[in-house]
Amino acid sequence: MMNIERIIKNHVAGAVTALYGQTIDPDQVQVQLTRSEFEGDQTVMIFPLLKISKKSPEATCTEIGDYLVAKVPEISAYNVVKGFLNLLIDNVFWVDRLNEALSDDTYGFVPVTDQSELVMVEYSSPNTNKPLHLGHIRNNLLGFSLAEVMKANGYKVVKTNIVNDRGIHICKSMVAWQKFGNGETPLTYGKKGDHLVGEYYVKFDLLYKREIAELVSRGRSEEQAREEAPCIVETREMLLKWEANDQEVRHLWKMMNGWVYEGFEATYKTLGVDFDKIYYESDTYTIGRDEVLRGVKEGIFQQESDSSVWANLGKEGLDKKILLRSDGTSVYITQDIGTAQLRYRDYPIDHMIYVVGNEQLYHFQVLSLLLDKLGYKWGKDLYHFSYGMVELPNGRMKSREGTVVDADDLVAGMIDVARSVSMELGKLEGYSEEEKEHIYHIVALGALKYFILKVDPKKTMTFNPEESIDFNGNTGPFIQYTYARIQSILRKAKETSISISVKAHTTSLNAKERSLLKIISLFPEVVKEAGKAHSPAVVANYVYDLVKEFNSFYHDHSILNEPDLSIRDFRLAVAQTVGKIIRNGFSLLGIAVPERM
RNA sequence: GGCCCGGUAGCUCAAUGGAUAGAGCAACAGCCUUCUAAGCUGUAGGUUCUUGGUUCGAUCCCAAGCCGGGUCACCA
Repeated sequence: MMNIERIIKNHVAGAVTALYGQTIDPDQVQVQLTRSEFEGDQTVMIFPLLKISKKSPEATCTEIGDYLVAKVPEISAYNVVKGFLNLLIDNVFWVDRLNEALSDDTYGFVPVTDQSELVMVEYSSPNTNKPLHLGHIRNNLLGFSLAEVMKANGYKVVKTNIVNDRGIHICKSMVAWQKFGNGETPLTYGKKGDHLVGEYYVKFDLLYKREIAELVSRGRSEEQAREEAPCIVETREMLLKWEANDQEVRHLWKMMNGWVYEGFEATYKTLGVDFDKIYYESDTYTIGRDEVLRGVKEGIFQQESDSSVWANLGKEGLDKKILLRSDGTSVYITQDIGTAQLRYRDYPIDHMIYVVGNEQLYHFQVLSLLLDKLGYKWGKDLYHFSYGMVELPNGRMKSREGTVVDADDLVAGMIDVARSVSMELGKLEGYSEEEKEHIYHIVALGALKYFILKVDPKKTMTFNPEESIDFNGNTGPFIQYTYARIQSILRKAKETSISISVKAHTTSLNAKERSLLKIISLFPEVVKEAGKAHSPAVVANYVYDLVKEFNSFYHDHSILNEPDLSIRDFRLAVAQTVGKIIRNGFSLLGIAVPERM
């Protein structure tokens, strides 16, 4: 079914031709929703057409309005305010849209077919030296949601994670564990493995600082001290051994990374995110190194006398960029080259999306150029979905200063809040403890996810740990609550054997019903817009608007107690459809909806 | 310093170049013998950082400036 905006655009273009003898592109016609303080549903901007009509705004509006009402069955009336032509759309049109939504369980989603293009979404991509924090949560939620949004737009999606499991930072934790660990394991430590390893990373940093301070006090410069501190020397040696496949180092590395993976797995599970394919930097970095060396051979990159390898991007307006260190080990971008190559070998990728913070804009600009220079046609087309940082009220989170908000702690705290709020309200009587805990989990994660996803991904956002995330107002639980109430009504309808009709009928609509139907009809466009803009926030804000309107309607009008049975059934159909859109919309955000709460 | 991003109510956030810039939180005032009050209704709260420009019309586009953040590593 063609959407109403399209219909209006086409007919206004027709009107212009018929009335003023000039053809215009229908897309030039500006149409928008009528603001609620005016009467009407859709508004046509007449101002831009005045040059063609050569008449006053009012006269032009009237002429076009008359034409539209006469020619277009969906348009039942119009009114004019200055240069705004407000059109009234016939109730039948809105009820038709409702019926489309009612009869389609995947309402708003474009089906994926064999011909669909394949999008690979890389997200999460953690380092294995410390547990996940709030910044990673934003990444994971955005990545998962973006993947769902792309699916709903008819793309095949492969979700991947590139685990940065090797490198100097991992060796730091390993060195510290050897020094101070006394054989401690997650079992003896009694906490998750990622937290254990993270603590040794912190211990390393403290040791490093001590050693630097000592060297400086003995007359070394800050820079020399940084280079010569015994622990960093040891760490560099360990990295070399690692690359040389030293058995002892590899064994330690495997063991500690194993602890971290177990920890990550648990965090991913509570967050409800997953991956179709996981790549490990330890598998891809050599491919990257080989590619860089090929680049040297082909004269794309330059090798210095100390045997470090560089790309000169001066011509592209960027700096020189190191690709291999003088000791031959690879740097961050080297593994990205290798990973990219491996991925395109594994999948017929049409679009590659990297979900990575905006602090790495430069990195991806460089990566794109390097891949292009290496001769990959997809190098230029990679898309860096760059999202903003999560900040605390007094600035950025800094792991070294202990101001990070730990992911596991945050989620556990949210679940506690959900539990206490729910117990206070006491609405879950008759549920088993297990069922209750399940709902607390759904609500807590709904609050957290919605809080993060409703914000425009591009923007830096602020999180205040002092004020825990709200459960009232513009929040996930607010929307989940509306869903639960709708399900309650539908259950009651079923119990009293009221059948929910497959097709809704009604001729007269009250104001709130009309606005609800209008919002319902928007959902497919919203999904498209979210895909085009790569923005889950578009979906979140839409669902909020829908729910707010529904609650207002729910408050003013009874559904099951409505005496007129055809109106009652119509309202049931509306409620059911709103519930479906909440569920579908929230599924795009990775948020579950509870039957009761 | 170069490049990139942002600046909207006390706070957190909305607003395809359109009409009187909207929500939530916080504050204040109301609404539960009626489908779940995690709800609904109202009051108050704004020089959309500043100054110019383009336009019938600018929070949005352009230019300059101010403020804040990011980035420019043989870290990842």
